[in-house]
Amino acid sequence: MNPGATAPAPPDSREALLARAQQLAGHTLAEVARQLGWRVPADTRREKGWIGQLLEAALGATAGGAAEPDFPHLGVELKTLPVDARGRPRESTWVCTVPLRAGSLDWHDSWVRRKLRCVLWFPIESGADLRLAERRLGMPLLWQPSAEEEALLRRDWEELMDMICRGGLEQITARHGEALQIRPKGADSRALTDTVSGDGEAVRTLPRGFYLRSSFTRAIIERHYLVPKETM
DNA sequence: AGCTGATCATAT
DNA sequence: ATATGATCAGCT
Repeated sequence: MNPGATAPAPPDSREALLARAQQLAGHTLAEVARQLGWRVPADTRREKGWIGQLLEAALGATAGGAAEPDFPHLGVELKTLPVDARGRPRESTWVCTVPLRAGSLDWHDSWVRRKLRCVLWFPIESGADLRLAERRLGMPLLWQPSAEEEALLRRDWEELMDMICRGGLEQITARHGEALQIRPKGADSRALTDTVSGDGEAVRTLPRGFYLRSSFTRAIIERHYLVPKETM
């Protein structure tokens, strides 16, 4: 991509990955981009995935496109987490596509569970008032769901998938689900995909995705980085 | 102000 | 069209 760029090799352990990520904490996006020989866009309006891709490159993730974790040999998924000045997530987090055509109803087979088995959360200052180049990386966190967290995710997933299997897809809105929600995920509202209606006919519908609510990711962050009561 | 539904880029 | 990476923008 750039002649002078230095793209690191993949880390050989989760510990090495976390250590490398921790070295990036506190740095601005401009600093990270310059090390890689990347230029920083003016904003993310038309390059929404730029920050995630920058960090993938900086951490030595397997480059683009594959339907597997960012670090396949480590089983680790990288997720950037836009946070406000208080360190609270500003957005929900994309997990994976909702299977609308087939698929097991067993949580243990689900893409959601597989995707979230081990996540490297990387908080980053965000907000329209912050120039992209000057945004700073926060302290990364290598997370695996606790029994309670997994039970919550499983409950939402089973409820939502049950509605879909009973032909209730069109009744599902982003208001369903305590931690995990379903929202449209496509190029735009005209993009369609195949599914099966409640009557069993083949029909077209919006592609959907699973997202983690920001309340859920906020709880993860706050559980691991305790902050003084008066700021909460 | 937070949330839901819509949208943007790139690679395969 | 589907996968990857997410954020935008209007409504409540």
